[in-house]
Amino acid sequence: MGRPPCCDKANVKRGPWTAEEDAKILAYVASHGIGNWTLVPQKAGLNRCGKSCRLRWTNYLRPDLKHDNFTPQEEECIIELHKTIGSRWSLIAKQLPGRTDNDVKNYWNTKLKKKLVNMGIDPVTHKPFAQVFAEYGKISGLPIQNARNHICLPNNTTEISKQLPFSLRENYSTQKYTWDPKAQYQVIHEETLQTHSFSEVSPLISSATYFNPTVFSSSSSYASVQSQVQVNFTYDH
DNA sequence: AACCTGACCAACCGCCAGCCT
DNA sequence: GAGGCTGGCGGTTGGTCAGGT
Repeated sequence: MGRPPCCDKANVKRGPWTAEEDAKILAYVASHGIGNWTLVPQKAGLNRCGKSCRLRWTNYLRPDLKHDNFTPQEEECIIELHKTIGSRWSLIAKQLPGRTDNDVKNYWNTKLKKKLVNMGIDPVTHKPFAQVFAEYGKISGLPIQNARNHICLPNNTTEISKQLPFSLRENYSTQKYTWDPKAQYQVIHEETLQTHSFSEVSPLISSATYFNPTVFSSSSSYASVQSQVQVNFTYDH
């Protein structure tokens, strides 16, 4: 047998934390330090799961956290790191003192992704949309030079849709695709590229970062297979 | 004033490697 | 060694709020 469970999930409180609950965690950590989180609810007098307590402390209560807006430097750092290692939020957050992985993830999803899309850059590959679509055409067996036209031209529906991955055909045949970079990103990326083309993108990313010292073994968001990526984290602030 | 929509973000979910009994 | 829990992680959800109609 292993350890006893940390809590009875059916009988613990969930949802937003109150100031009183926050105070209990702060008081507990101040007197006992950070240790076994499964004991925290019981010792601090909280009807919460230990995991939930740890998350509250890590993401909100830690005294070293910043609660102000991200600076342009931090923004740039996130974009660069995401370009290199993908959505490894905890690793990115470690390069940004006072920020949590949750902060970085939320900021990326709500602000930076849109910002890149508005700039005509694909936030997953960090390449211009035109290049992404050209590569998409190459991977799908379409002529590289005009892959985007193969998607947006409405009067070759039958022939073109045969060349598209199955998941795209229905949308294509209803002329969902028009040449608007943002719309193309939303439709094509979400439905197809993530499963279809990134296995071909990942070797470029791996080789570009190959000679740097920190090693991560991960399933990168760029790759469909497990890969090892080496990255050097030296950023000037 | 009421409703709708989108942005934001705290919190939860589910998975996994490592650890404990 | 097996079974099961912990802690850490990335992805997702849902509540709240502001702005628009």
